[in-house]
Amino acid sequence: MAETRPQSTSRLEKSAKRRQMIVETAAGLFIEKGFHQTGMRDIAGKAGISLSNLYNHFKGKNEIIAAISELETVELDPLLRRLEDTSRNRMERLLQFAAAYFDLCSSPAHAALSAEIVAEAFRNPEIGGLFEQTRARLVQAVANCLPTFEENPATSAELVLGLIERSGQNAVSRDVSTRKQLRQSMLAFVERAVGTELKHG
Amino acid sequence: MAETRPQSTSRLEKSAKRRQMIVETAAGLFIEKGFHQTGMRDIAGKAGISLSNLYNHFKGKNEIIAAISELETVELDPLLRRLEDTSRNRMERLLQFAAAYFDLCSSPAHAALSAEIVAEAFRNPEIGGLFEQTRARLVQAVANCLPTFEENPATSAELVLGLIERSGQNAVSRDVSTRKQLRQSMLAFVERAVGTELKHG
DNA sequence: TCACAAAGAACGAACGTTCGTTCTTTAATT
DNA sequence: AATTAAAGAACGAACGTTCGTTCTTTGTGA
Repeated sequence: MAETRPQSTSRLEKSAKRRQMIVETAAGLFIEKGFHQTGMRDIAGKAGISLSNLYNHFKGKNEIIAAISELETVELDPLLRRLEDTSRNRMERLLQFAAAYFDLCSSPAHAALSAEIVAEAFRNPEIGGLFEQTRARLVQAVANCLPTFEENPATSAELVLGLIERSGQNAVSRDVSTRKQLRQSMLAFVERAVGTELKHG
Repeated sequence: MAETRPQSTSRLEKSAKRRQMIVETAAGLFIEKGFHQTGMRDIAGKAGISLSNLYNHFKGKNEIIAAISELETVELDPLLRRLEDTSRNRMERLLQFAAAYFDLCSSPAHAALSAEIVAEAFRNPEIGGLFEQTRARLVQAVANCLPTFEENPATSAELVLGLIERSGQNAVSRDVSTRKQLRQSMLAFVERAVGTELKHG
């Protein structure tokens, strides 16, 4: 009891936790109000720290936005791992990924943040570039699940990915049953389009 | 010569022209910088009028954004007319529309503005509502081109529309040949997915 | 002691909006 | 046809607020 123990909360550790808490708080605000409608004061206030202290943790607003971009990468990582797991059938992997990715894309938080990022990436190359890596990996992984004789696997992969993402977005504001239906239709759509490709070979 | 002529430039007419000029100017800026990065001073300055006079033509920034949303509707109208023209084959209509709509969506201006609007619509119901009408008409028109025995024509129509839009977006920053290829793949994708549906009946 | 998290105060700049006023055009009255 | 009231378009200036950022100071744990 009397022992001094920095064990669970060393200085650096605490700071890292704090930093993460700030990022998550900021993400919530960005989802709710958008990048440019959210001020540094809003973030500091909701995070329960002073405005100036916020600048002790982040050089500026852009750094916070960049940190949030990384959150997306983390969120996507487990899905990617399963998609890249070659121990299973390709079509099975693809459809299972499509379902999971659809669910992710149809969550309001993810959808709102994605919309914000897409709009931002159009003008801010720094933000756009942050996503190109993850995006490229995603396209590659999907392409690997397509028939090997496919002419332009990357192009087809982008189509499939876009379809999943877009239908997910579309499902955001729907009730549960409609969302399920949309999801099912999307899966069938993908299966038909890709499956037909198979028969062409 | 001596005639009094309000003919070519009546008061109202002139005002309407001016208003339209402002909207187009604002659209250019919004495309370039985004809604919230564009100030009323920017718009007034580029339109060549005073800041305060801008408020004689529009109640505020939101009204300008709303006016721009209507621009999109106007832009889409000719495509919709051809899609709804029942004198031609359904599949033919659908694919021709898909090609034209893809081209529209892959124009940088349209893509940037769409991204901005989507992000905005997530938080501003007023903006989102403005598009639901046009969107509904679009979905309906596409659904009418799908096989009559289709279970959920509206759902499928949304998938098709989303695919076109998303692949168009994807094509924005590509070179001409890649864009062509993407377009062709998209058309094939749609044809397969919808065509296969036909065979199910 | 010494580095650093935390805080309040303040910075210039930009924001959307409103002000009072002038000029010009349309409408109504004589 | 001439005169006058009403209305709209245009302006520069300023409103109060918020923006992102920096400065200076005060604890506080290593």
